[in-house]
Amino acid sequence: MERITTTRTSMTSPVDLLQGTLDVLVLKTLSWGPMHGYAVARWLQQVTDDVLQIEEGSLYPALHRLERRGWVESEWGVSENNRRAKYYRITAEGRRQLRAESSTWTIFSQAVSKVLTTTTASV
Amino acid sequence: MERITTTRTSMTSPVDLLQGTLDVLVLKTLSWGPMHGYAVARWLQQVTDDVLQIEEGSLYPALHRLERRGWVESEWGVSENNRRAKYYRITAEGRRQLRAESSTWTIFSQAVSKVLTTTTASV
DNA sequence: TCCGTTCCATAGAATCTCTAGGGGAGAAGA
DNA sequence: TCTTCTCCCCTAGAGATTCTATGGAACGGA
Repeated sequence: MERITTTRTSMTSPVDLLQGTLDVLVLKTLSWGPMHGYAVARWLQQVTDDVLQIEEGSLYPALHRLERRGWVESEWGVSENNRRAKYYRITAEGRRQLRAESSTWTIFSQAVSKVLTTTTASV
Repeated sequence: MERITTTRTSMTSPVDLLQGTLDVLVLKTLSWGPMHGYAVARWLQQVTDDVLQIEEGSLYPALHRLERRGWVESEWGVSENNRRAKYYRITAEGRRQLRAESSTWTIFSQAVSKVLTTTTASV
């Protein structure tokens, strides 16, 4: 299957819109229960029918960032495939953050949608 | 009226989610007709009930970027308040870009919404 | 004359995601 | 056994965007 390649100057793929939303997506994923990074990426990709494809180079720094901020905690363990894996668990503060960011995203995305779907200048 | 201030490490305001969407918002605004920068900012703020507040330090670089890419053209003129103003007009290519980015945003935002509103793990 | 508003612009900081690497270790097939 | 694939982790540096902070010009009203 072919993926959309972006030429930065002429195209925009969903990937470019990810800015600022990765954290809330990861927090939401982890709200289902502890999970290792690789599983988080797969889960997001699957739930969104391949629309969201998180690169490992984005995901792991994001997880470390969330941990630094106290929104997740990690622990080494063994995966379902018998491999060494670091499991992340969302904290209470992380759940508060998730709620806050979720509602922020809703407000924001509705505002953008409103702009993009307006068909008559309402000024 | 009080504005949300962001401490970067603990809060997220709609502003932080703007990444990647400013261009399409500006293009959409200009699709209503030629407008100067200041008016673009006011229009977006008004239509979204103050949810989207575009800083001038973001707006003008964005307009210049769009012009470099051939999506808008500019021309000096005089504003409705009798002031010197640079009017921007969307180009044919800009309208193509607008359509493309609009649909991309729709796909992306629906994917994010799907993740954030899922209440049962569908794996 | 003074001040508020309108309008434009840029430099530098801060952030984020991606690209492009590197690596270890289990599993499965040749 | 050897090779290859998949799983799983990580980081440095590049690239892009938005914000903060500033500065400036000019109109109009008090």
